Amino acid sequence: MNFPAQEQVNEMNLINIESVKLSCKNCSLSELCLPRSLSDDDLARFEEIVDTRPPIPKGGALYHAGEASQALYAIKSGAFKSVVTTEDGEEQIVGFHMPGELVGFDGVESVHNCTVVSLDRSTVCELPLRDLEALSRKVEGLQREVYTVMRREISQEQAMLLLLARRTAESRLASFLLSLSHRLGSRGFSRNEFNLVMSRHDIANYLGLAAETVSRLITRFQESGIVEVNRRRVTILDLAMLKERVGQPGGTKV
Amino acid sequence: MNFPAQEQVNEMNLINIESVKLSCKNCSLSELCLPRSLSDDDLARFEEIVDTRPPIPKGGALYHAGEASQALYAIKSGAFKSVVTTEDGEEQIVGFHMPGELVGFDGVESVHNCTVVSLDRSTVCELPLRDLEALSRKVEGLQREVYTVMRREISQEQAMLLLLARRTAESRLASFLLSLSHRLGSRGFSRNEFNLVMSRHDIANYLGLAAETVSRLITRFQESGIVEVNRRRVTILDLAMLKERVGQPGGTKV
DNA sequence: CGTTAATTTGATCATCTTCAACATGAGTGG
DNA sequence: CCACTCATGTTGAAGATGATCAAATTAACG
Repeated sequence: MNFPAQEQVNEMNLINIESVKLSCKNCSLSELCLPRSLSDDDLARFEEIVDTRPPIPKGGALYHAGEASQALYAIKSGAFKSVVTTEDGEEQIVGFHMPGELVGFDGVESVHNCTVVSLDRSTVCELPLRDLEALSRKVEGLQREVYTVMRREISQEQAMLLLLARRTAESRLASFLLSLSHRLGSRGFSRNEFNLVMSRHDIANYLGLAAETVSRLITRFQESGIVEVNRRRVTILDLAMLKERVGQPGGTKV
Repeated sequence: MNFPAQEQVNEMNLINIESVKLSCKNCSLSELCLPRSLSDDDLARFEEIVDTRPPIPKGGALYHAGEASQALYAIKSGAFKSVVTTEDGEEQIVGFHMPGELVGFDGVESVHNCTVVSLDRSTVCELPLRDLEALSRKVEGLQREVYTVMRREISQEQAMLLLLARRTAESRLASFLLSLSHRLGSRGFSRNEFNLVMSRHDIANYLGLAAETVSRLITRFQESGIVEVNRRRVTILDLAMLKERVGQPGGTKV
């Protein structure tokens, strides 16, 4: 493993071999990461295949489109965006990834078609596919676990297709805020108050809108007393009303 | 949706046991389906887990959202659409599926979140997940094969997200036609002349447009001499020009 | 051959984009 | 500590793309 010089050097020198070894058992993500249902025995085997990676600075890439896909990554801290790029330089953010989530499932014929960019200083665990495959032939539940995560990913993207194809700008932003609130909440953070790790521009891109539209919507939501937004700090004041804004403006038809 | 018994009954009675037995080896889809890289020996084991299903009439469902996910399906003939439905009855088509393709990857916690509807009289092979999991612990390449298909599915949906978020109506329809041409072509059908199995309404829904818009665009494409469309019969007259319409109208910026 | 569903065409309208200007904040060096 | 600069975000006005409503055509099918 290749550690760029910088600050980690200090850490590396101070930390002894033992403490560098990962412990999935004690990891705060263990309930969210793959080895949820593994026995102690299997967990030990799982830990063996997990690699560490140097922290990824803001703006740095976990991997690039076009690179060979060789591992999955569990996000320990920070956050990422997945970006699809067309030949003519057009970019589309197809997902944001929070701590506790797995990334690396995109790709055709073992070549990534997304670039995954860190939105913050982020740390990840690397799970080499080769080892993961080998291990999941031995460990009963692991293979199913991976399928489950991939299936969820597919379903999430399908929900996003619906969002982009059918909903108004207002509904999209409301959904986005609720989704963030939910995902952070289920990971032990506050559901009502959180930081947006991504820029307005990123949000707009993700939601298929112009940045100006997002800005205007945020203002509108504030004026309605639904949320309070200060820079990137979001406070949800009226969850019920926010949920109402997800439904189309005319109210639920049928 | 309610799946009446109907016509299948006749067929079931006529077919004898022998002819029901599947042969993946001789199947015309074998190059496209899962067992691409399997040895004869492994192929035999693969055949054992494959079930037959009665043909699904037009409008019938392969499975419904909410049902337990228990199998993958290889499409032998016909075609399907995957539909996501919201609480308030809104529907979004998230994919069309052609012969040779696999479906059944959607779902959260082993519950489907799509309904897969036949657009024609369709036949499928059923691959029970339980058996598939067991077999892929024994057969080296199989597990990877499944991952590959799922990864491709994820990537395709990401491409669709870009389409819906960033492209004009014209670009969407052009992409759609090219995609159909490509998919059918790679399965041995004509790239220049094919039938649309889905209605204008379905196309529009899939592309996040109004049916009227699709109709107008088709007319416009015809007037430009790009395609000829007669009812559901499509002939691509000028592939290059069609590809041009994918790029944004103003030409490629930067 | 009539009845119904699917598609096409026309006209108007709304939402969201684009362009432009401005405000605010963070970071930097004097 | 302040002034400056660059990045980010906000606001306003005009314009465009595509939706919706309405009506006419055409195809499908019993």
